Amino acid sequence: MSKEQPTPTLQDVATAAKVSTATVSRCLNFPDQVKEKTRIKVLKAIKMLSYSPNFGARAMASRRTDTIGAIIPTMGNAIFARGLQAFQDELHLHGFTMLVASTSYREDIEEEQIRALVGRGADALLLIGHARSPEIYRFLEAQAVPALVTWAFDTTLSRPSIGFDNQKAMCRMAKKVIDLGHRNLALVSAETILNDRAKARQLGIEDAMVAANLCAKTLHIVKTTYGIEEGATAFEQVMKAAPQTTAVFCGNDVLAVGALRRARELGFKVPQDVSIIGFDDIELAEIAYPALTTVHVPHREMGRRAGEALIKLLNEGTQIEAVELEASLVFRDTLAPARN
Amino acid sequence: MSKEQPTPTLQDVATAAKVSTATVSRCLNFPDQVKEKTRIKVLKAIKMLSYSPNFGARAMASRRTDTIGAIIPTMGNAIFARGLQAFQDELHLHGFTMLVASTSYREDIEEEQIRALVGRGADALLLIGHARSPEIYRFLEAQAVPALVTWAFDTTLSRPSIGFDNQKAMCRMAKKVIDLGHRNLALVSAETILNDRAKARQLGIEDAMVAANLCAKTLHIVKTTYGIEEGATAFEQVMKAAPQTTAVFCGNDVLAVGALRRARELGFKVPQDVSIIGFDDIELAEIAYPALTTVHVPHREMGRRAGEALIKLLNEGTQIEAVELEASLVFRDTLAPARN
DNA sequence: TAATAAAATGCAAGAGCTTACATTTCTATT
DNA sequence: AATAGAAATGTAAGCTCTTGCATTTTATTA
Repeated sequence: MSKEQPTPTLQDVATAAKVSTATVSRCLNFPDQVKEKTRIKVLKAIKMLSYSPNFGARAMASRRTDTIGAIIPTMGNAIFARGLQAFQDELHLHGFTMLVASTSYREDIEEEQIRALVGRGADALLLIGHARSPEIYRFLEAQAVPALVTWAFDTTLSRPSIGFDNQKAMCRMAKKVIDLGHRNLALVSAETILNDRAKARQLGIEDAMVAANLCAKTLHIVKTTYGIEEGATAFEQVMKAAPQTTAVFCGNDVLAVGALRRARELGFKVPQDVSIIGFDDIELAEIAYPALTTVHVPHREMGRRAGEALIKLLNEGTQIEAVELEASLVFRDTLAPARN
Repeated sequence: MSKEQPTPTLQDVATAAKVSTATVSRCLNFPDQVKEKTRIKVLKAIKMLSYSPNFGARAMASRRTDTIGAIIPTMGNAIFARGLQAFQDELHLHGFTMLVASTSYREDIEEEQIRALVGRGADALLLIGHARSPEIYRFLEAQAVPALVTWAFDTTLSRPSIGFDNQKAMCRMAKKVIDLGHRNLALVSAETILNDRAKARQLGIEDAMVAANLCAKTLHIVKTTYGIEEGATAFEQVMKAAPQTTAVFCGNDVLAVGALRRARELGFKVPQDVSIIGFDDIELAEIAYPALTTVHVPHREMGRRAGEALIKLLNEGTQIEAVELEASLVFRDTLAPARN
């Protein structure tokens, strides 16, 4: 409309309020260091101009952002939603902001996102799982950005994690399944190369098999990407290739729900003909029909603790210590004794 | 470990590569303006130092960020996930980055988030629905940050939107429901004061009732917040207060799924005893049992178009023009003729 | 009321990058 | 081999804030 109006700056506010930029700055950051009369004057000028501080400039000058980045594989389903929400809540409580980015389970995108968030000034990062190239860890170190791994727990690694032991949890579930007489097991899993959680879950099943004197090699594995439709397709493949299967483990609930649906469509009775087991215990698991037997992940607790630890590190320099949380088994309606 | 190592800067890279900072900068932003030999040298230095540009500084110097902010009510469920993913994909295609923030459906938080994203240098904003205080729109104008409204469509407002007409869509659905003989209708809705989509959906039902010579006042409305459990509770309230109800509309699929579950728990047969209708058509709707009849929202198309429009505006100055997309009706298994 | 301490404010130097403009180094032409 | 023009690089100003230190104002006390 009229002439190009540049967005207002601190200087503009200072001029309007007839004070120095320093005072305006203090007004924003340390309100009680400035006299009430001045403060009111300044605040009025700010409102009048619709001024908003430039985050980049502030970050540069003060060398901290009170921002923590979270990089998750996907926002497309609810797998990480609850945990992230809890993380975010915890940060918000302490005046920190969360920045999220998702990777579509791709390593190259994850690297890109890590760089982006660090470049944006994230004071720390929340990462899912341990598996990533050493180069990235080196980068994080060079940038002096602390990173906390969650959704996994592994003391054999030096990097601290706050999460649960995927392998152990899945092993416990698999033992139960085997106890119910299942001998022909299958697993619908995500690609395990870059996904240590998926890998651990697979190992968990194999551990249980070995413990029960079953040959781990007989676990029929189908790899796919996470998605309901993908789960459905994979289930069909399993039953075609290994029709004697009586229990199908799924890498997560999303896959399991897909498998469940396809099972029904193909005329299998669940759990009478075939049992289906999920992982994560997201809302979907309870909504599914029949309700899904799955491994419950302590989403909220995990998110909260992760936030807490990172904030303590940033504010007080307290080193993060690893915390192992318990994943529990939730038996609903998709698991039953093997048909003989 | 050793002495405090400051994070590497452009200057450090320049020194290491024995060139000026300008050359390094160009190397990063306009690679073909610099000779190959130099470029290799610089790239090597960058890698060696694990350098990463400081986004804030870059934004400040170049006065653009190639970042677009998206502010959605919630990340806690899948309602906005698909649309957002499509939006993000479109941005990524053109070298833009998306920043997301969520508001928990609260106006004060939304304002905070808008300010935060603008402060972070978002070149433009994606907003859900029209309803927000004029002050915010004034702020956006003062900051010269264009904003596009989606998830709604309303030509009576000057602000352009790319979305669908919630009222019209719900009205079409309600007409079908009434055609099936339903006369005692109920609606489980979110608070409509700050949620123009929820409001529009309610009006849509009322329009249909009026068109069928029913008194709009007889629509039994229960307000709640979005959530499965909340939907369940609300359903129970509806049936307690208005037991003659034969069709329950829900403000979205999440509520509907909750209603559905509670209906079953209370011994209602769906759809024989009572029909339940959702809105949005997220994955949950198909997974629910019985599968949910709902209004399908063109999530992906909407997200893609919104991204496209914003990028065109930013890159070429092309004004955004409003686009109305069609929401379609999806008849699955929770709607049947009214029991007489 | 003068002197002193404390509180409030101002001044100015960066923080790490981009970019207009100036300068140097090539390439091609005669 | 000299030289115009293009390509590559360098110089330095400026983007918007914060903050240590200097200065001014206000409050307190004798």
